[in-house]
Amino acid sequence: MLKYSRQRESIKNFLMTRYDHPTAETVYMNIKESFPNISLGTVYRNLNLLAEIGEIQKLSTGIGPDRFDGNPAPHYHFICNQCGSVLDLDVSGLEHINILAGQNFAGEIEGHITYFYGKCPDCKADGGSSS
Amino acid sequence: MLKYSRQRESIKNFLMTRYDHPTAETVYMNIKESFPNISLGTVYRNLNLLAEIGEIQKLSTGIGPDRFDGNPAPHYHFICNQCGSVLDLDVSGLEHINILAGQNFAGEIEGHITYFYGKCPDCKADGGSSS
DNA sequence: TATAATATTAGTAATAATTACTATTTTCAA
DNA sequence: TTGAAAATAGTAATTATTACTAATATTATA
Repeated sequence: MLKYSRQRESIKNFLMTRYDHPTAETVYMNIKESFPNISLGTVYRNLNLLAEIGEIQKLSTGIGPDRFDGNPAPHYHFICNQCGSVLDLDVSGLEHINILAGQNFAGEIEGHITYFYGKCPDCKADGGSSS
Repeated sequence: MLKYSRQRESIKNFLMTRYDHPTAETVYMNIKESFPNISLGTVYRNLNLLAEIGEIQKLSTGIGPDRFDGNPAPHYHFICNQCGSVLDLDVSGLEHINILAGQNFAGEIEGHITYFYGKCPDCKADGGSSS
């Protein structure tokens, strides 16, 4: 049985204000301002719990630590090769790709995770002039 | 300058015989039979090096440790939710998805990584009768 | 073929990210 | 209220991976 906790509520609320998909460490540093004694373990436990019950999303990009997205609705993400930022992407027309993937496959495709990568708008504008 | 090493050759050769995308640990255990003194660090260094020069692929699935694929040609992968196996998928018709992703995006999409997930053929056949 | 410059290695230590453990505190239904 | 169950803080442990270093292997060139 799930019981309310102020720490969990605070973590959830914090995530909903952020669109940069922070790491557990970043969440921890920020929640600390309201809960100075909160422990990193509590942050991890609640982030994983919230992800399990579908209130947030966990992003395992393969680059650095996991990140967390306060928006539980399915959407795609972009990772900048240059600055490492993770952005939301508005992509449509990919609804069929599970079906395509199942075409030559005897198992059952239930979903997919996709990360797009390249240059984010800021890094593209900078033109790669700085090293 | 890249110099030949017997250990690296052996790692490459081993990976080419496997289609289950083994982890560094698995590679290590197997290469040990030919090179009893090889160290795990050497395995990691060579796997990463081979991936960098494009002779193999590193798969960061977000579930468990990284895996490695001896086939450097671009292709898709499937992760079984039940048994955790990682399989190659033969998918076509996804060549355009970078373009779709770039439609509402001011940055530059250079590529994407997709993992499909669901039930592998074996687990689907088992019908979920066993716990 | 010898040699010397440099890449690679084994072995070990260190780091990063995350999970596990436990005594105490908080939540909440009865 | 109260008491059972869940959550917490603090800490220890684990997992996956990278870093360091003295010794060894490779290879271009003398």
